Amino acid sequence: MSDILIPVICGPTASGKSATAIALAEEFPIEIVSADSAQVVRYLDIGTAKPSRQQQEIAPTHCIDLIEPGERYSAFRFINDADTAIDSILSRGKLPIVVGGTGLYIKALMHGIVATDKPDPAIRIQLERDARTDGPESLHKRLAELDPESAAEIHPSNLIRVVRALEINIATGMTRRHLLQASVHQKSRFQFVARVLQPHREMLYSWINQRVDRYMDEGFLAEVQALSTNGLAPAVRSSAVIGYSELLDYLDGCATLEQSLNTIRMNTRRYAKRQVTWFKAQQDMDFFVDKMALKVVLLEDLTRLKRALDTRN
RNA sequence: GGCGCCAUAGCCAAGUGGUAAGGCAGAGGUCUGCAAAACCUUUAUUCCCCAGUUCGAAUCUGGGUGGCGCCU
Repeated sequence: MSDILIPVICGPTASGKSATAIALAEEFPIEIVSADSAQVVRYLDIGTAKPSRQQQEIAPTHCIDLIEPGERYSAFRFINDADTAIDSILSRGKLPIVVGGTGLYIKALMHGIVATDKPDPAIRIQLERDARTDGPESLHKRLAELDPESAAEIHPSNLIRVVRALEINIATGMTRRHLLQASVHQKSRFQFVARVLQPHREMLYSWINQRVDRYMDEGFLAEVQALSTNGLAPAVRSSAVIGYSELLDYLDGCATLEQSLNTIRMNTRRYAKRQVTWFKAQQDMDFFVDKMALKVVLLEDLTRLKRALDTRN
């Protein structure tokens, strides 16, 4: 089983990951496993660059449309969903390839993620309520007593992290470090090779700007309008996917269209920057500036994968 | 042509004689169950130019340049 390595295409948004994957479909019967925290949300199609129907025919995509707007998802769930999808793809004799820009999901898939035994949503809800009444600093003080090491590592303003560390402590009685060392990890059953598509910054930014215009041509505004009409605006906003709140602001009359589009471009550029920072820090990934070079390597990856699967059967 | 107002970072701006606030944008970074999220760090040897006054000038004076407004 160890010679079975599933290729992963990652990299910042608008870098051309999907196009690269689709191009592979000419040579191999591939199916895509999306590693994208926004494509997981139903009805958010254009703004998350979800695969079109034609694309789906060329290369069926999994791990999209899994939750309703406003619902929570997690890297933990992603591992199971991705494994299920990969199983299904392999069982049909197709080649799976993971494509996405959500770094944490990819890392979790490749290396596992801490698993607390009994996830209890009530704990988190209570902690978030405490934060609202007593202020975020009070939670950090609590953390400093229960788990001084984590408290030192996590900035008091970073409420999400403080809450998670406390949650671990309350649910398991262990510190974060303890849990990591106890290796109570949720892990994928598969192994992966990661390739990062990372074009030059200037190029990437210009693609991002162009893509926003393309979204508009594809009917992004109508999509957002329909969501709003169906009463989904608050849920969509809480999904915190770039583009949707900005256009809702325009529809609410809080911004001009030009302002909204500029904000979308800006937020997308910032997102891409964070992604670049994330992938740069990963140890076990190969970087490619251009699509063609990446494609060559991926074709080798798929050839190897196919051979491994054939000999196994 | 005359009169008045203004000129500080990519943008908005505070500072009116004591050694350049702040915000936005930008850049760098953190990250093991919310990650398209959340959070952190950082940005003017210099205030349009020249000369002067002063121990000391973004701040005062004179001249120049550019912009805006009003009048003719």
